[in-house]
Amino acid sequence: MAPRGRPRDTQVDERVLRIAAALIFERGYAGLSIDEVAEQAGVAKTTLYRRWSTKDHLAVAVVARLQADDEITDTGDIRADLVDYMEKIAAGLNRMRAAGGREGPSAGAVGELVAAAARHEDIGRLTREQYATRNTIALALIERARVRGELRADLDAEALFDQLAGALYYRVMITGAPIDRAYAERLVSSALEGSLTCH
Amino acid sequence: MAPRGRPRDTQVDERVLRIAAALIFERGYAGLSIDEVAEQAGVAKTTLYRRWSTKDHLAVAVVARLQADDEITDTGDIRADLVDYMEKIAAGLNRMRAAGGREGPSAGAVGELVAAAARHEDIGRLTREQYATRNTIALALIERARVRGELRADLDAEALFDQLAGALYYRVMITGAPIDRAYAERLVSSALEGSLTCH
DNA sequence: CCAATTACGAAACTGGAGTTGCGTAATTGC
DNA sequence: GCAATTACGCAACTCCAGTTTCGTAATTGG
Repeated sequence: MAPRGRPRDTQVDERVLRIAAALIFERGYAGLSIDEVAEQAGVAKTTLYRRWSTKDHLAVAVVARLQADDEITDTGDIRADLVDYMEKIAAGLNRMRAAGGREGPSAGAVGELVAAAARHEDIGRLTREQYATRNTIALALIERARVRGELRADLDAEALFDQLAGALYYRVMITGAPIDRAYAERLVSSALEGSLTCH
Repeated sequence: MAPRGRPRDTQVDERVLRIAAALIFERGYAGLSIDEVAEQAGVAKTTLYRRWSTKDHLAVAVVARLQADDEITDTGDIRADLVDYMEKIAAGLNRMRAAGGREGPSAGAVGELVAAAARHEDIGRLTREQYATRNTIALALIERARVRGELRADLDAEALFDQLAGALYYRVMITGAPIDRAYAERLVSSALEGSLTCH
């Protein structure tokens, strides 16, 4: 069952990812040099490129490990559950943002990841799939709340989730503002309660 | 009042931006080569770098000209006005997205711009200022609707706008889904009407 | 043991961003 | 006219991502 030729040295992957992560956090995305990673890891550059076809692919692999597998909690209180979920997404974003290298308001590595997804078909597909999974879970949460009568029957769940998640990304990438629990609560309140005076 | 030394050739700016725009739309951000732009424009590379300190700066200058100055209309119907405004933002995003070079779902040049803002302090500051201006205008629109009683008195205008604008960016950059008038309407409806059943 | 296959290392190479140094051109202030 | 100042072109240069070539090592199947 083992593949035909010489097997890959599995220790390389772990070592490289650790070194690359250290470089990204220390000097930012631009400060990540393939040559330097290869040298510090004690492997040839070709060995790196066999595993990650571009610097973008390597960086994405590094950052992907930062994302905790956001477990979603369904307590029956949709407001609390959504705030919780938003906070988890925000934590992931803030972690990636810290990998920017630059201080001050800046998207950090988040922007580079979006650019990487735009540059490489496969990275784009991969991240879209991850987000689709997340979407599905969140939409199910919303749907359950709708079914049990907590939310409007004619709810547009997709729009609701886009609003919530989108606002987080918008803040991190465009306005550069920090996101914390207080903001997550404001966001969920605004989205749930709406803006019209028809109450 | 004229500056001291030899004046810059003002024709260069226009010519370079036109050529760079053509290259970006034809081959995408990665296909934009400084050497090629310089050659086609008939100027030296140093002349380019005197005006735009990096390729990112040049590209941002190119794309900045794509953005129409979104004039905001205040008809007194906040729902219609917001849909209108969202559609204008969406049009700008779709235009930039077209500058990606790649076909299929992809952020196109939008992702590169976000990355550029993250990479260069000055670009980040500049774009944040532009967005701040836009924010101010939109917040004023919302505020007027609130004052005349169309919107809730205890409205969180900032959160509302983040939700709307954020969802657009989220769709373009992350999910890669297209945005049209129908989506803008869904978005505004969802945000205005809220999701709770307490109506 | 042997052929096929895949991984690895080393080194040279290509291409593009950005820099540097230098000679020359255009302008202002005097 | 003359000095100071800024723009321009040209060419060589550095740096880094990514590629190519080639010799060698480890593994499977027979």
